[in-house]
Parts: sequence; C-alpha cells; structure tokens
Amino acid sequence: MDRMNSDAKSTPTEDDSPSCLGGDHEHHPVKIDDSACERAAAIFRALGDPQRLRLLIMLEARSYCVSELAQSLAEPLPAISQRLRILKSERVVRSRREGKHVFYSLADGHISRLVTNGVMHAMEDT
Amino acid sequence: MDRMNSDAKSTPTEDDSPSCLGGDHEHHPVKIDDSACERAAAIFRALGDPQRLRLLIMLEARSYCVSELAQSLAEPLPAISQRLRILKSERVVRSRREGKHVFYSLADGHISRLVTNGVMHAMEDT
DNA sequence: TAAACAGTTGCAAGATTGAGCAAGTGTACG
DNA sequence: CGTACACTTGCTCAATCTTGCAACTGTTTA
Repeated sequence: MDRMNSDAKSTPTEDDSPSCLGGDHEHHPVKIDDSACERAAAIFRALGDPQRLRLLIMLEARSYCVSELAQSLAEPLPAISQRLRILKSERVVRSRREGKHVFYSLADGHISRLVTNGVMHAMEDT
Repeated sequence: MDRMNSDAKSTPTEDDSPSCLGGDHEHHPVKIDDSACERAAAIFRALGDPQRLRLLIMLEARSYCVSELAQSLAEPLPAISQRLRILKSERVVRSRREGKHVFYSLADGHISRLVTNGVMHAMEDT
C-alpha cells in the first residue's frame, strides 16, 4: 500500500520547473538587503514578547524609570531591567540617567508606529 | 566631595522624595487588552525571523506556491512549508489551493504595512 | 565613610523553538 | 489503478532564550 516515494534526494527540481503556472514565473531572488532583513527581524523579535511589548506600550505614553515599570507591572525589577536591556540592544528604546534613576523611552517615532500598528491589528483581528 | 554633581536638572519629582514612586504614580497600569497584547506579540514574533521575513517580503509582491518559494530561496521544501505553517497559524499569511499547488499570500494589507515599516526602519537604522 | 536606594549583571535551571530527515496525505494524469 | 508530483507533518536534536536569585556597580543621603 505504501509507496515509498524514493524519488530522489533533495535537489528541488532545477531542470523542468513546470511548477505552478506552466512556466510563466520569473523568479527574482528579491533584492532586499540581507542585512536589512536580519535587522528588521531582530527588531520584530524584540517586539515579539508580551512582556516586552507591554513595556513598550507603556513607554509610548511617556518615559518611565525602571522602578515605575516594575511597580506598574508588578514584576521583579531585575526582570524589567533585563527586558529593557534586550530592547535597548536592538535600539528599540533609549535610556537616560537622571540622578539615581534611569529613564527609558522609545527610540523614535518609527518604533512607536510599529508598536501601534501591531497592537491595532491584533485588536481588529478576531 | 559633597557637591559634585551639579546637574541642575529639574527632577521629574521633588528631589525630596526618596524615589520616583513616592505615591503619586497612581496612574492606571495601561488599559491595553491582555489578549491584544499577546496577540500582537505573537504576530511580531512570527515576523521576527529572517527566514520567515524573507518569505513575507516575497509575498508582498504576489502570491507564490511553496515550490516556487523553496526554489527561489534555494531551501528544502519542508523547511519552507514549516515556516509558512507558522505564519499561517498566526494568520499572517493565507493559503489557497489551486490544483495540486498551494498558493500563499499575505493575510491583509495591515501585515504588509507592518513588514514594510519594519524593513524600512531597518534600512534607515538611525 | 557608611548605609540605603536604583539598576545591572552573572550563572544555572527550565521552557520554547527551529532544522532536518523520513514518512504521510492528497491531487492530477497516464 | 497506480504513479508522479506537491505539500504536510512526526519525530528528535540542538540552539536559543527567559527567568530567578544573588552579588555587584553606581548614586544619593545621613
């Protein structure tokens, strides 16, 4: 009953390529910078965590120091600091020191828009 | 020794207060839906992989079938299928069958905008 | 100077994930 | 009917990431 489909090894067909539409395809390898692609993915990845995203949502309103964030979210301070560190390493947020407090804010409006768009889309989606 | 830091910056709160959370931080802990937050994070997370992002960038132009994507990116078909599966599970892409081919496309314009914004930001890279 | 507060970082345990191979499902066509 | 093609999915392995506690740096105040 079983048909061992031992057709061949990999080599995803390179000769005929009669694939989808019968050969009307022009496969352009996409001229997007690899680095830009990776960078964008890194940013998305930084945003891809509920905990970090919540941090960013708060920071959309204004700057907060770590203590405030930790208190508002009712989470241990080191955890918050660590998340902020990740976000900062991707240049999603910026930090400035004021006395013995460190205030964090979104890096720029671009990030803000990204966050807003994502959340809005998530809300619309059923 | 006693006085050295003459920052002279207007502290956000009275410097008399021991900390920034002296008690006037009674503002609401962000009224963003938890579900929306998680959902948004899930979407960002789906976009947060260079391989998947590349797929999405291609799909921004038009629909592609799995074979075509695998060929264009020179990667094994199961790998592509797997990535598409993840993207589909987050409703980032949609699939439609046509004969023995399965065509994938971006779920909606919102996603497209999200991808574009992210890549553009990555290119600018402040 | 020492103590207290604000944040950061190191290290190990735990969970989640992505890749690769192989086998399974399903469709078209001889 | 059965084969070839297109795609999916189980499976395991390895890499990655998050967290939690504790220790450390740095700043302000007594």
